[in-house]
This record gives sequence, structure tokens and C-alpha cells, in this order.
Amino acid sequence: MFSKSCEYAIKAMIFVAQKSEEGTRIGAKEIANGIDAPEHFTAKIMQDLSKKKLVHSIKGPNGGFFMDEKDLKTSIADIVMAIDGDNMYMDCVLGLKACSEKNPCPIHNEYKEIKKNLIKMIENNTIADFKEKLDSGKFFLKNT
Amino acid sequence: MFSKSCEYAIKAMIFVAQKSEEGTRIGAKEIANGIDAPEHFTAKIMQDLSKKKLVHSIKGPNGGFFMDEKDLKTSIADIVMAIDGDNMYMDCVLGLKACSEKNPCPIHNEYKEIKKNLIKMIENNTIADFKEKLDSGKFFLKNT
DNA sequence: CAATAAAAAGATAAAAAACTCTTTTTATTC
DNA sequence: GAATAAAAAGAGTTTTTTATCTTTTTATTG
Repeated sequence: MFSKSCEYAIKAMIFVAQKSEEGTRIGAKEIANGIDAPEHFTAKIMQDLSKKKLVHSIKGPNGGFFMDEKDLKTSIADIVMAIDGDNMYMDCVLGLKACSEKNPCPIHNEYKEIKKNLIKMIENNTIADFKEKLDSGKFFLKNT
Repeated sequence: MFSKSCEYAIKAMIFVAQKSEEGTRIGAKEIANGIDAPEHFTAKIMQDLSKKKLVHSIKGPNGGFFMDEKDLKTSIADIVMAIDGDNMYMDCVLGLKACSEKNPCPIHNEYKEIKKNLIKMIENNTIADFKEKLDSGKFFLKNT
């Protein structure tokens, strides 16, 4: 559904949210380990998220990534838009650019409702929601 | 959602179904044009679908691809399985191999129902269904 | 049976996505 | 203010996906 970069981005955001309590900063390496993603690749993605203001960062010793209250309100949709763009909103099952209500592909009507729900899913879930879930210990960001 | 190959495969199957009436065979080139896909790439995909018995083919002059009654009962799921494998069934939004009811990722529960509907969508729609739709003139396989 | 038209097979190329490595900049701390 | 630790930036590599080109096989038809 999403690119690997986007999957990592979502997981990284959740991980940072979970770990960043009062003034703590988390390094790219630690994030990569925490979400089972390649280190340097994760660093790149964090750079991106930081440039796009979805997460805060500070350089130098004791630096790293962290979130403020506002960052916690980021929705999955915000992250997806930042990394993968608006594919999810444009998407036609058969890849037709022009697919629409007026010009539907054969599966358009069957997909319509599902797509609505997918969009609802990414728009209505925030990093804060997921942080809570993880804290409960019943959800996971890694295999095993 | 699906790979380009798979999108082309679905469109090609629908196109062949629509064009193949009593004994007519459709060439790879004609298919490619009919669905707006690269010619040689389409040919490759048709080979694949043919090897996997989702469509019939005959070589030589007047040869080409065609479908019998049984082929028309092929579901989108059959095509997706043949080209992209079981990704759709295994898929976790965050890409976790181990994601499951017992070991859910934070978005597992929100995605569960949607995934069910996606699977229903590909399993319950057959080539024959789409052929009819196209015949009605209200649905399209190409942009414009 | 020769010419031909089509799929099948094989090999190669181009583009995109995923991933890695190196250097630079910035802030901290001793 | 030198040493250091971290992100930022830049450049490069590998793998996968998408696409193209060439040759071979098979069937048809004159």
C-alpha cells in the first residue's frame, strides 16, 4: 500500500513519540534499531520528516529527534502525504489517471467505498493514538 | 495497490474477454493498444497469463489470445495471485511480517475490516462481470 | 513446401526504489 | 577552543520493477 520509506517513516514517528518524554532526544541509530529498519536509510527519512516539520531535531552531542505536543497530533495521512504524496487519494485500482465518477474503470464502484475507508483510516489516526497503544504493551512495531 | 504488471494483466484479461467472440483471436499488439500499455511488456505478461492457464493462446498466422467460458470465470484475485502473489492476503500496513491478531501492529485493527473488503472485492469480481460492464459503454479501460 | 504471421523465449536496457557510505555542519562539553 | 557527537547534505551502489529488442518455435495459408 505504501512505499517502504513511508512504512519506516510511520514507524519511526510512532517510535520517537513513544520514547520522547520531557527533553529526551532519540538518535537515528536508536530509531533504526527500534523499528527494524536500515540505519542510514532511516536517517535519510528522518531528515525528510524533519525538513517537513513533522518532527523536531537538534544537532550535536546529546542531540537527536524529538516531538512536541503539536507533533503528536500528526495523522498517518500527514506522513503519507509527506513521503508518498497523494497517491492514496488519486489511486485507481487499474492505474487509470482519468478514472472518476464520470469516467469509471470497471472496478471503480466496487473500490469507491473501500477507498473512502482507507482515507478515513489514515486521516483519523494520529501518532498520539498509536503511542498510547504501544504503551499498553499489546501492540508492536517489530517482528517478534 | 497492485504492480503495473498486475494492472496491465487485469486490463488485458478484460480486453481479451470483451473482444473474443466465437473463435476470434486477439494479438498482443492489439491488446497493448487497447489497454494503453507498452507492447512488448504486454506480450510478456500475456505469456505469463497463458502459462498459468488464465487465458488461451495459439501461435502462427491468425493466432493470438482468446478465452473460453471457463476463463471468463476467472476472478481478479486469480489474476492478482498469478502476477503479484499473495501480498494482498499477507499485507500489513506497516510491513510487519509477523503482524496478526495475536501480534498486531498499531494500525492492525483499523485495517482489518478494510482488508476483508479488499479481498472480497478481488474475489467476488470476475472477468465476465467486467466484460458486461464494458459492453454497457459506461466503463473504460483507457484514459479518454 | 515456402512464405508468413503470430506467440514463446531469451537477453538486454532504463528507471525507480531501496539502501550505503563519506563529508560537512552544528552544537555541546570538557 | 579543541574534541566530540550528532544531524544534514551529498554522492554512490544495489536491487527491483518496468520496458525493449532479438531470436526461436509453431502454426497457417497460398
